Amino acid sequence: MTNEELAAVFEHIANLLEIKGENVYRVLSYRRVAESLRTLGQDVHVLRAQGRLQEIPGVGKAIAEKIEELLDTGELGFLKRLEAEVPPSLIDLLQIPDVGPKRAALFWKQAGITTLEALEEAARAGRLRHLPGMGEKSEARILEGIEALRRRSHRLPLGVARPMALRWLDWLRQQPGVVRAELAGSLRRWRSTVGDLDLVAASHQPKALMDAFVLHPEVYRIIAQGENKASIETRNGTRLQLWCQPPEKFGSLWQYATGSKDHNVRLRGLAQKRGLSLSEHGLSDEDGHEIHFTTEEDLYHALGLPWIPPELREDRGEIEAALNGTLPPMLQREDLKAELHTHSNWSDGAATLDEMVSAAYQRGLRVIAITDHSAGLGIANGLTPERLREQRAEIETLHQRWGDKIVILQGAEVEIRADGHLDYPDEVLAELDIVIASLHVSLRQPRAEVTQRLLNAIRNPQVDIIGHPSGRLLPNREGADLDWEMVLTTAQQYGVALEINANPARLDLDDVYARRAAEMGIPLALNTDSHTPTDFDLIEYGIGIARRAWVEPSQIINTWSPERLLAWLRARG
DNA sequence: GCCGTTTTCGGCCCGACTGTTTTCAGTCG
Repeated sequence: MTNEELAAVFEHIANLLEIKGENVYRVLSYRRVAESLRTLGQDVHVLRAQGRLQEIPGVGKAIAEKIEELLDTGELGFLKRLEAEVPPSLIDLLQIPDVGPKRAALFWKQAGITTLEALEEAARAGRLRHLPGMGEKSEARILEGIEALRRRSHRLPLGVARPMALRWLDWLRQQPGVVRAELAGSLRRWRSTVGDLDLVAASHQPKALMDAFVLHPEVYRIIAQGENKASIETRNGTRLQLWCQPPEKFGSLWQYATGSKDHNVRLRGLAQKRGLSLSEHGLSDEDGHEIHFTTEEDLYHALGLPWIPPELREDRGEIEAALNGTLPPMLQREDLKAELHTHSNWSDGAATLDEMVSAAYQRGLRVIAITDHSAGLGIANGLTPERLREQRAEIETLHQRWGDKIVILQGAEVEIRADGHLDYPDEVLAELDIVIASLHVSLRQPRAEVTQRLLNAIRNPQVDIIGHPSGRLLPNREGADLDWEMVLTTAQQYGVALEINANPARLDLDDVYARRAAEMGIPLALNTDSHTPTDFDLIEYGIGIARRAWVEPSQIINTWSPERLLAWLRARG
């Protein structure tokens, strides 16, 4: 079982226990372990073999035993007994907005409803309104919720959500009385996918702003509307939330709405230790005196912490690091001096070599590598070794034109074929300045097979970078089922760089494995995979991932001076 | 079920919004 599969089991247990009405903190402890497993970045089998399961945050004796049983047998007696008590299909009901564990239990115990279909039928027949605590409005809301569930797609990729949110932000900033408006939530934390769009505003006229918000022409329906908070669904099925407070509370509000939930829970714990209570309004003492914060900095300082960058706010050790003064330095766009993964119209890019070089130069880069596709990837108009040599001739003329303004490297993104061989023979690779090896095809091979393909590439001394290692495409195509432990330890051994691909459809490595790779001292490359000049600006998304992964600038080869980078490439052969 | 700068037992975050209620429960973030 993978970490992800184990996490799903514990999440499932948490849901069932919650419907059963178990102690909420017991439920939370299973949720916490699920989250820990998802973000571990290290194969749980390895920790188990070393007897270190209880080092995982939130794992104690009882859950360690359950993990062992699952790893050994693939099953869990405890879960089987639980599923005999609580019908597992009830968990589907929890996806409906306004249906939580209490109502799921109510529908099951008082109306014999155990599936989404049965619930919908009962709601249509008007049979829910008579249940305790229910009424016509609740019944209608649930029916609406079921329809919204069908309408609403999966989580949005950040690359879709962010531009959409920026347009709303522009609109907000034009509203009368608005002093300030910003992105919040997972958008601001640069999570690679987001569930809804969170926006915050400071306004002298909150009521008027809320009214204007819900009347916006893109609003399909209003989910909730109050004085300080409103939530709507747009015509394209996206949910937006807007929080509003007067300017003197903006710092607390922005911090609160940025989250993550787990991070905020920890902060409230810190406040509690000081005899204070923290909310979106600020800090209050036992007598109810409130301290307001106009900036996030002031709020963190009041809790004895330095300001914590949003990308780190996931309760993955940032609170401890902040307390110890060991928060990592955050990568800035200015740190990046090289773009090492670009395509031109020699393969599937849209621009000429010169246009791509120019785009890099305009953005202050000092090195660009042209890495068109190899011949095997038919759809991408890949280059044969002959065309590769013709391209080299053209790049030579670019060297003349650009002189020492920018270093232009010729490279290739060479396909790792389904049979595990690279698309070019080693002698062709040896002629190139830089080689990226990537998986695009046969990603669904069994773990051993697909992992072996990647290992072959990592061990090839001509290969400098493994491009978008998992091959995932957001939001729907999962990456290859890799044995990450093997991939990472082999990359470490051979000193090959792993790419953080900044294209918002990829963001691959993800933050979890990028963090693990950085901890292991594996060099990382941060590239846009640009196919057009404007793609260079997608680097912001990759910077978000690098920050979320606690990667320090010096660990990224694109931050190195041209001399150091070229020396590293030469040393690799 | 976990966890310990006060604890091996007794804690474990906080408020907005909605609907069904006459003071609160459920859900959500």
